[in-house]
Order: sequence, then structure tokens, then C-alpha cells
Amino acid sequence: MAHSHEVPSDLTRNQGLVLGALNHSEGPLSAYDILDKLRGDGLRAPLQVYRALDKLVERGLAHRLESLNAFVACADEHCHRKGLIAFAICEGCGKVDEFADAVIEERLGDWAKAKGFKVERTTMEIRGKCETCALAA
Amino acid sequence: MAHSHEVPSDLTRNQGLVLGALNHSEGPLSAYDILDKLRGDGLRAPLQVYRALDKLVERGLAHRLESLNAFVACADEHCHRKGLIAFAICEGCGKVDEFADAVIEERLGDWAKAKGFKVERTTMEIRGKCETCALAA
DNA sequence: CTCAATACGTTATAGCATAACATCGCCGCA
DNA sequence: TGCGGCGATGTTATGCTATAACGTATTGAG
Ligand SMILES: [Zn+2]
Ligand SMILES: [Zn+2]
Ligand SMILES: [Zn+2]
Ligand SMILES: [Zn+2]
Repeated sequence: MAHSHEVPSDLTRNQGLVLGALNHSEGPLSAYDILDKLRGDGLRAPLQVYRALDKLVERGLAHRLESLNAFVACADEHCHRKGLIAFAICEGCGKVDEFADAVIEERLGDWAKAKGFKVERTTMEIRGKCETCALAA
Repeated sequence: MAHSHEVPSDLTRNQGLVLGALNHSEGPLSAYDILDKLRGDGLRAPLQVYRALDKLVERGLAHRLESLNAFVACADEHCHRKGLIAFAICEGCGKVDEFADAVIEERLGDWAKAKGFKVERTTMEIRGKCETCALAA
């Protein structure tokens, strides 16, 4: 399990369950993956998972990976204070590495400023092979 | 209609139709949007559209926007020779601005090198408001 | 207590994408 | 000319992802 936030105590039951599932997973999970893991805990419908995910993502405790239609627990205690977050996703083992880069963020800010574009959020996802999987290939 | 590639002459009928639909659209289209536009031309099934899109994306004539599950025609005659491409997507009017940034690409390359990560492709999508829509708000 | 806000549960439906299989047309080659 | 491979096509069925719409339950402020 990846290094991650402590689980906040003010989560609702469903939010706690969903975050727990993400925290205990080695890689990203789709909403339906999560649902399957939590049927034993009484969850029955996709909406229960999606609603919890919405809140978790909103609070920065989880992130959505657009190119996978899947979710991961945030791996960085403080990432919600940063702006742009990037994800490197290994096609081999499925592991996700989360990082931030101030230079990229600044560069993007410059572009936006020049264009008059008001940035609300940015997704950056790198697909490829992690070192282990690249060497194994 | 955005500035775009000339339509290559070696496209198949379906590929030509799909690229035409994208070229004539003001904004991104989902595969099903495209299908609806092309029913009059004899297309009937999603797969016909998806197969054409696969080829167009492979050749760099179209791009997939992961955060929208939609597609746009490439707006840059030479983008397939560049590496990373970024898209700024306006939540107001739906227009998409495609651009490349060598500094960001280099920075990403540095990160990958340091980590031993072998990059295969990168998606970068900025959501927000274009200048026009931001001022109108 | 009462009201408003938020979470929850459930069913149904919408939207996105691919599996599987048959067919067709083109081109290189015996 | 006729065979055989290959890529594009057509069609049906299916699976995965996400939200609409409705009602109930819980909580907390005034
Ligand atoms: Zn994070
Ligand atoms: Zn790996
Ligand atoms: Zn392009
Ligand atoms: Zn706009």
C-alpha cells in the first residue's frame, strides 16, 4: 500500500469505506471495482460509490485518472495545497506515481496568462513503463 | 472551423467521413455524436466510428480528449512530429486550443529519466474558461 | 420543534467502448 | 488466371462507466 493521508475522522461511513478500498489497493480502481470490494460492507449501487468519490476528490483525498476512468487515493499528505499534479501510470504493473512540478505549473500559468485563459483544473497523465517493468520487458 | 490538416487522400471512406465531421465541428465530438452526424452517409454502428477514430488518432489527424471522452481534429499541421501536446478546453463554449510546449516536455523528460520511467504517451488537458467566456461571466 | 442541508438507498436509464464473427476488396504471387 | 493474405467493413450483442429521479434518514441551526 502506498504512503498516504491519514484517514480523516469526519468522513461519512461510505466515504470511509471507499477511501479505505483505495488505500488498500496497489493500483487504481474503477468505481465498479470499488463497489465489488465493498459489497460485503453493504454497498449495493454504483451511486453510493460515485457520491463518496465525488467528496473524496473534492477534498483532495483521492484523484480521478481520466485516461483510465479510475481512481487512486492521494499519495501525498499535502497535494491539495499544490496546483497541478501529474501522474505517471505504468502499463505493466498498473502502479501510479503522483508528483508535482513547479516549473511545469509556472509554464502553464504563463501560457494561460498570455492567452487570457482562466485555468480551473489540469490533468496530466503519463502512460508508459516504470523502471521495473521497463527492465523486465 | 479551426485551422487544420488538409485531408489526406489515402483515407478510407469511413475515415474520411469521420475526419470530415471533426473538421466541420466547432468543438469536440463524442464517437456517438459523430455517428449521429454520419447516419445520413450510411454509418450505422459505433464500431464503424471507433475503428476510423483509432486510425486517425494513430496518424495524428485527430486527438482523443480523455477528460471528455471525445475527439477533435488535429489543429496543427505538424503536431505529430512533436511529443507532448496540451489541450486547453473551455467549459463555457467548448472550444479547444491545442498547443505544444518544449519546456514542459523537457521537464517531463527529466523527471522520467530520473525515475527510470519509459514514457509512451502523455495527456495534458487544461479545463477552464477561454478569454471570451471568462470576460462574459 | 421546525426547517434546511446533507447523506443515504434504490431503480432505472443514459452514455461510452469493445467482443466476436462474417464478408468484402485489394494486392502480390504462383 | 486463380489462390491466399491482409486490412477494412458490416452487424449483432454485450460490457463498462456515469447520472437522473425519486424518496427517506440524519443532523444541526435558529
Ligand atoms: Zn494527491
Ligand atoms: Zn510497472
Ligand atoms: Zn495535433
Ligand atoms: Zn469559451
